[in-house]
Amino acid sequence: MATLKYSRQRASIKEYLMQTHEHPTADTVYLHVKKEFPHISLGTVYRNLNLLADMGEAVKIPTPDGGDRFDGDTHPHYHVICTSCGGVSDLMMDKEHIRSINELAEANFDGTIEHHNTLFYGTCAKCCRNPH
Amino acid sequence: MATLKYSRQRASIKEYLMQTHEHPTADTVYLHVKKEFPHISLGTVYRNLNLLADMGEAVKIPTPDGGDRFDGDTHPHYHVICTSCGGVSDLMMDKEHIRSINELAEANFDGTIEHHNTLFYGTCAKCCRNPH
DNA sequence: GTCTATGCAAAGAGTTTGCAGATGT
DNA sequence: ACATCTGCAAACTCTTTGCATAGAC
Repeated sequence: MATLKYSRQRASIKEYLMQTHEHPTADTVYLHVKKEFPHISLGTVYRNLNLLADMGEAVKIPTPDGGDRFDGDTHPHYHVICTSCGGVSDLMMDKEHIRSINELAEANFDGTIEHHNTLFYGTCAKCCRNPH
Repeated sequence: MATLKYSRQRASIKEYLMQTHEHPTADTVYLHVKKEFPHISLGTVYRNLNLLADMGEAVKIPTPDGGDRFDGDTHPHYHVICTSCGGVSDLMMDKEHIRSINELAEANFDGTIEHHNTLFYGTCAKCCRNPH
């Protein structure tokens, strides 16, 4: 097994992910980290985002349109795509509620359910207040 | 507004989608319809799959890994990806249960929830019976 | 006849990968 | 020293698009 070695680039990517709530795409991460490492390459960003996701230190959010997004918050929670502004918001839910959805599904399925991945669509708080 | 015109290719694609339960990828649809129309192009398949999805006569299922899948069953239901064989199974649920998930989400969200898209992961009936 | 759909091939977006050299342990 | 990581560029996958022609109405 390959041993993981420290790298400034990965540390910077992880720090940005943990600090922001923007749910950035790989390209957004690239543009941000580029400020600190002007010569960093997009390939390195992808490699590290996938590494972090595999290690469970970040979450990859697959979205139907365009690129996946990444989240440094690994606490299980949902995401809402605003149909008005396109932004991604967090939706926190109790463990029990999340589990109850799996149980509801398993009751309707001939097989077993382990987990699920949901993307909600709606209107975020900001767009509710300022409808355009 | 452009008027929709009949085409044998689209009819064949739709018929295949309605008849199969395989949740095929665009490429699988292409390979199948190719038997009837050897000169059909992948571009035509994509154009028609998107047309059918836009008209509500088929459903596009975005999956995290690789290509999207298509379903001729437009009745609202969920899908389960088998973590053992990778296949996609249907998971039918009552309208009320589907709505209750939206309500549960909205109770935990500062904004409004319109709908959601869930992909469940688990073990399908076949793989439960024949663990390898 | 007119407008849409097709086939083809090229382009596009997003992501991965091979390699030589830099960096961490 | 040795293995891993980086930057760069090329390759790859999936999907869309421009254009001339074929087909529907």
